[in-house]
Amino acid sequence: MARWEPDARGRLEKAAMDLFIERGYEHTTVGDIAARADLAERTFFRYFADKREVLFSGSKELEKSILDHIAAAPPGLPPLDVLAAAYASAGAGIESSRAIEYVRARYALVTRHAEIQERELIKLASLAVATSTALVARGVPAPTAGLAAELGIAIFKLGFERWATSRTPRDFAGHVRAALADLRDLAARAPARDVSDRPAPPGRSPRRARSRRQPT
Amino acid sequence: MARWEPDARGRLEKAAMDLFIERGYEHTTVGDIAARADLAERTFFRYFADKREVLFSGSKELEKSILDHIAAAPPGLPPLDVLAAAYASAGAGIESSRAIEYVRARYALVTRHAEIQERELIKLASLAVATSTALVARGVPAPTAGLAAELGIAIFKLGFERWATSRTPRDFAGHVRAALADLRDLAARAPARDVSDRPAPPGRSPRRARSRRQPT
DNA sequence: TGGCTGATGTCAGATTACGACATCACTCGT
DNA sequence: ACGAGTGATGTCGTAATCTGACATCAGCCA
Repeated sequence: MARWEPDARGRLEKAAMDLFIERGYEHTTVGDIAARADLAERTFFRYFADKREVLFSGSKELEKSILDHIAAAPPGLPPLDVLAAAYASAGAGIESSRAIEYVRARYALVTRHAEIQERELIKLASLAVATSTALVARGVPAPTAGLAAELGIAIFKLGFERWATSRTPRDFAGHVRAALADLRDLAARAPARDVSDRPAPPGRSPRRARSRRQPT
Repeated sequence: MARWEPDARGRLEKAAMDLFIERGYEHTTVGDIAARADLAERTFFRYFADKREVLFSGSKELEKSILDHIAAAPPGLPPLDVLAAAYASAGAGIESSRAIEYVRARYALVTRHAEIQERELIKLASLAVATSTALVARGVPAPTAGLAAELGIAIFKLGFERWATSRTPRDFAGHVRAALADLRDLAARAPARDVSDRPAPPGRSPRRARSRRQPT
C-alpha cells in the first residue's frame, strides 16, 4: 500500500468543487479544502498557485486541443473559420452527461464571483496569445492573427454563453458557428455613406442574421 | 486649518504609482503606500477595495464618457461605428502631455503583472456589459448589442495597444478607426465555397486592409 | 455651548501565500 | 539485501492582504 492515497490533485479539485457548491466560494477556506481531501493546507499550494486556480485544471488541455485543431485545419481556410471550427471540435467533450454537470456548476461559480471571473478572463487572454501564434504558424500575418485571435475569443465566449444558458445544453458547435455568422453580419453593416460603395446584391439582404443555425 | 491634509485619495494614488515605479508592484506593500501618503494602512482600504484598485481610478470616468458618447451618437449609425466613434472621442484626453506619462507607466504595469491585468480585463468586461445596455437603449436588439459590445472591446484593446506601443503615441482616434477597418476586412473573408455567393466588386478587393489610416 | 458627523487612527484577527526544514515510503544501484 | 537518494507530504513560522469593531477629534449646526 502506498504511503499516501493517490491522486492528491484530483482529490483537492473534487473537495474544492463540492465545498464551493455546499457553502459557496468565499465561505470555503483553503484549509477546508485540504482537510476534506485529507491533506495539509500547504499541499494545496503545491498543486495550485492560489485558491482560484483549482477551478482551472481543464483549461490547459482545452487550450492544447484548440491549438492542435488550428494547426490541423485545411490550408486556405479564413482565420475566423479556422478558429470557429477549432472551438467546435475541441469543445465537443463538454456535452457528455458526466462532464456537463461539472461545467454548469463551474459556469455558475464564474458568473457569480468576480474574483473567479478575473481568472477566467486572463485565461482567455492567454488563449488569445497562443491562438495568435498558432495562426502565424499557418502563415497569417501577425497583425491579422492578433485581431483574429481576439475575435475568436469573442466568438468562443458568445458561443459558450449561449450554449450554457440554453435550457437544454447541446450542440455547442452549432452555437459557435452561429456566433461567427452573427459576427460577420454585424461587421458587414457599414455606415450609410458607404452604401453607394458596395450595392447590396438584390435579394440577399443582410437580414440573414441569426436565421440559420439557431439551436434550441 | 483642516484637521487632515486634503485629497487623501489622490495622495494615495500618487504614492502608489511612485512606489510601483520605484520598487515595482510586488515589492510595494499597502503599508508602504499609506506611509508615503501619511495615512494609516486601514485608510487605504477605505478608499480602495484592494491593492490593485488604486490603479483604476480613471476607469469609471472613462466608462461614463464612452457611454455618453454612445447615447449621443447619430441615430442609424451602425453599432460598431457608434462604438469606434465613442472610443475615439472619449479617449482624446489621454494625449495631453500631462496624462501621457501616467498612461504609459500604467500600461507598462498592466502588461507586466498578470495580477493587474486580471483587473484590467474585468473592467473591460464590465464596460462591455454597460456598452451593451447603452446600445439596447438606442434600439439595437439585445443579442446584437451584446456581440457588438464584445467586438467593441476588441477594437478598443487593439486600438489602444497600437497607440501605446507606437514610438510616438498620438492619434488615438486614428488607431481606433484603423482597428475597426481591420476587423471589417477580416470578418469579410468568407470560406472559399462562399465565393460564388457574393462576387467581389471588381476593382475594390479586400486588400484595402491597413492601407488607410496608419498613424505612425 | 453641546451634540452630531465624517474622516481617520488603532487594534485584533482571518485568510492567503510562501520559504525552510523534517519525515518517510519507495526505488535503484551495487 | 542494504544504504543512499528521491519525491510527496507534513510542520512551522511569517509576510501581506483585507475586514470588523471601536476610538478620536476638528468642524458644523442647532
